[in-house]
Amino acid sequence: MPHSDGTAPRKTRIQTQNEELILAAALEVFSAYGFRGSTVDQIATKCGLSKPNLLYYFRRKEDIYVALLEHTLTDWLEPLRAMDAEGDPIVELSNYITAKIRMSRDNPKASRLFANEILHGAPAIGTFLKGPLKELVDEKAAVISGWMDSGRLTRIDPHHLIFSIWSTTQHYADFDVQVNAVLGNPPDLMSKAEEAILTLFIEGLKPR
Amino acid sequence: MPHSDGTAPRKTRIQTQNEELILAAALEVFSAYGFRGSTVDQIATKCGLSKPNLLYYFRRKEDIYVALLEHTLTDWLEPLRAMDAEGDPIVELSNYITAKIRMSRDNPKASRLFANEILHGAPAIGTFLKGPLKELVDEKAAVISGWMDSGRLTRIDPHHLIFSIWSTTQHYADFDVQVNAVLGNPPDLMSKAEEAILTLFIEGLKPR
DNA sequence: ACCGCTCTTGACCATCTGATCAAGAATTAA
DNA sequence: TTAATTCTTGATCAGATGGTCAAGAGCGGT
Repeated sequence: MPHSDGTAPRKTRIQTQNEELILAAALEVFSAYGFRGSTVDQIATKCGLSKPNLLYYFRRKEDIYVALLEHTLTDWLEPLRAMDAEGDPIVELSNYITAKIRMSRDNPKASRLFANEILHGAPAIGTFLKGPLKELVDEKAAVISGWMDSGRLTRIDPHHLIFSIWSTTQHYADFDVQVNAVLGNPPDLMSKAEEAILTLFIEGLKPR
Repeated sequence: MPHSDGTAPRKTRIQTQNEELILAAALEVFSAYGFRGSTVDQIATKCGLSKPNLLYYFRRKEDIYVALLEHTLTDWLEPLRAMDAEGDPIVELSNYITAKIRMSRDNPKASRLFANEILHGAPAIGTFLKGPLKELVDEKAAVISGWMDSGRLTRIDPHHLIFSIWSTTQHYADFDVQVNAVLGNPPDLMSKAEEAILTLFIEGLKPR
């Protein structure tokens, strides 16, 4: 077992390397088939390790899953954190929306991983949602609310505005298959989507 | 086996009754745990039938799943079908959005069932998406486009507008857990959501 | 009451899958 | 080199799960 004397969990070169391999493979598999739909064998095969070897690094299937979620959660919220109360509302919101939709484009698997987790009741990250996530959202909702108070944005419930941004942007990752079925796999999908979503939110939120 | 002489598949009273029982239970289970995450036993227990008895009506687990999807697909698209090219654009869109968000409120399980299916690549309804769904969406996108041509709506790519409406409304069913975690289970959630979404789309789309 | 058909079920099976373990190979520090 | 530690794996297990089957119970028309 890789070290457990209570102090420093210092990792071997092989250890960090294989853990990265495993998490990368796990993202592929879990995002495609969900937790129950994925097997340890699939993940092991995908990263070229034997099943017992994989279970040497992560003792249980669930440990891989949780590690993977934690590993990507921070990045996932970065764009929202970056929204600056001192900045111009229109610019800040545009940047946020653009950042979110590009995450959908560049890392759809992470989006689908979360979507699946939440869809099934967020058994692994429920406390995170009620804690850190809620705090961050409340904070940023207050910022947006401030912008609306000063008349620089049309008034809308800021929490629901955030939900709307999340849903529209993540839709292109999570419902990828549906979008492409309806649109017939156009090459410039995401830039068109970005344009439409920005128009909807930004033009819609500009005060008249 | 219940009738199979090639002609009329007329059903017994018990047959229709039990099939309904099964589909109702299956919706509960499949929407909560996904296809792979659900077991035939769970469904059987939930509707008070023995597993072999359930498999007498639906020979394979997948048959239940497919039947369930087909059974709800038609209802699901009804609001979009109802959108009338001859009506007033603002009224038609308002009605559509309102209908969609109320479906999210009244039948979140069906929404999660579809979300799960699509998230996993739509193995069971892929052809439906590329066929009937695409046709319907293309038709209604053309209607919306016509409204925009006549200057009664701000110009936005109509397909992406439809996707935005789908995503924002269904978000409240599919990501229910997240929404409630962030908002702390408020009693009037859906009416607030309805108000915010209507404001966003309708105010945003009114030509200036 | 009888008969054919539908319905129900306990027992059972094959397979899949998460997880364990002991033993051997590779790596590292001295 | 050597010894301790880390890493790897074939074999194996226990439980879960989708699906089958034969036999019996129930129902409906005559």
